[in-house]
Amino acid sequence: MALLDRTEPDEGETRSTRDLILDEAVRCFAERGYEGTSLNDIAAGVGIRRPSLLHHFASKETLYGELFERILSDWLERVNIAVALDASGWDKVELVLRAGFALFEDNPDYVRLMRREALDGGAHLGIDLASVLRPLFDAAAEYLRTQMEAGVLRQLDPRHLLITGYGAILTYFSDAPFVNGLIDDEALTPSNIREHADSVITFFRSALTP
Amino acid sequence: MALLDRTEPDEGETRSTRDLILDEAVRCFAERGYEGTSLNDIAAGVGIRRPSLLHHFASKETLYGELFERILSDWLERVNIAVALDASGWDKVELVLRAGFALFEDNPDYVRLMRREALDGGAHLGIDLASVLRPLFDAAAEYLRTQMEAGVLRQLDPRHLLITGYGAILTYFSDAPFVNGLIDDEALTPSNIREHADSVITFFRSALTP
DNA sequence: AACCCACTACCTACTGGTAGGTAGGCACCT
DNA sequence: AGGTGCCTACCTACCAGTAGGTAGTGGGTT
Repeated sequence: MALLDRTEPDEGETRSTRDLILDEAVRCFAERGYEGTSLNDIAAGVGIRRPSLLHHFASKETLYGELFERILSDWLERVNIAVALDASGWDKVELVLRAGFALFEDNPDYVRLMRREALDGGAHLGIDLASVLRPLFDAAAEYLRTQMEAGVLRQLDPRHLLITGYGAILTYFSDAPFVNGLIDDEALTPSNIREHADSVITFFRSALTP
Repeated sequence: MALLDRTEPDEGETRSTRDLILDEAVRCFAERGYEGTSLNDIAAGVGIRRPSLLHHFASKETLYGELFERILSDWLERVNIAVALDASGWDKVELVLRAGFALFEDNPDYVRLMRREALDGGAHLGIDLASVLRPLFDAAAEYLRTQMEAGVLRQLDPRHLLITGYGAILTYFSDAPFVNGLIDDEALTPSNIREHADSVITFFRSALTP
């Protein structure tokens, strides 16, 4: 939690080798998973040798942990911004959904990484992913519950609904290679993403507004 | 010889070693992925040495391929049965959804395997997963389209809807370890599965029936 | 001088896969 | 009955390659 502070010099022009390593690591881990990625792969992507990489990060696990923490804090920050926006009823649901889509669109690699971690049950992480997201999950469920009780949204089980929504949105990005084959088109082009987002939101509105 | 008691009194039904290997391989690959699983892990789970495993399967890739093919044909068979049932409109949608839930409940490992393959874009497979499921996908989309046009179901983009449904249903099973942490309960108990299935189906019915 | 940072060279552990051998079962012979 | 071949199913020992990680070197900057 307290590790959110980052040096972050990054005066635009040159990213530090450290940051370049993190960037490349995200790509590799998202693409081929933790076990499927070797430190040599990452180092080669940056243009250095493995021992040089290990000069910046003590171990593969350390690198992965730091990278994941960075992603998670970025995610939480953006979600919190969306959650804090002044809206209510369905409008707020739609705002959060759109924020989620925007977040995923900006960095689809994050999504695949998250999905892999969810699949593995956080085996490569010291932290428990679910427990970190739990407060957010509970808050969202509570919001939905009150809105449903007030008759603003249709009565459904909030927790199951959230899991369904989580799966519906995440999947389009995490399984993009597979979706490509289904729709015979690039899933992650901006226009296709918007089309899918609109479709999902229409779907949810149909289900949730009385 | 005293190391491993392999005699295994053939009390009635005994699965062949080959089948035992396949069973264990599904478990391991679902749990830790292709790269995360070594042939030693699988062999140890069966109670034999790696070379003995390779006596039954030419290579790791062969084993994985055969296992996946078996799963896929099982899946397709069961889906086809559900699709062939005599029903129409929303009833048919619900039938297929329930068939999907039943299939996943019977073999949650299959789901995680599929998800991993979707994530990797079928990198470990000779076949293209999407192209195999494509006919099913197209048929489902066409069914939805005609039902929508007839006014039996609400007008939504069938293809995006299918992808959303696919993600919503698959996720509950594939990300079960993560869901456990969110709901603070075992996601894959029969009662929780039924509860979630009912929730998803209610949700879809709300969205789809005019 | 000291400090970075990247390098080469090397380590151990483990990977998928191979070589060669052994124990036991079954069919077919005298 | 007792060989004989041949087969399946397993074993130990080993291979080359690669994994993550360490030690020590040496040039550049300050």
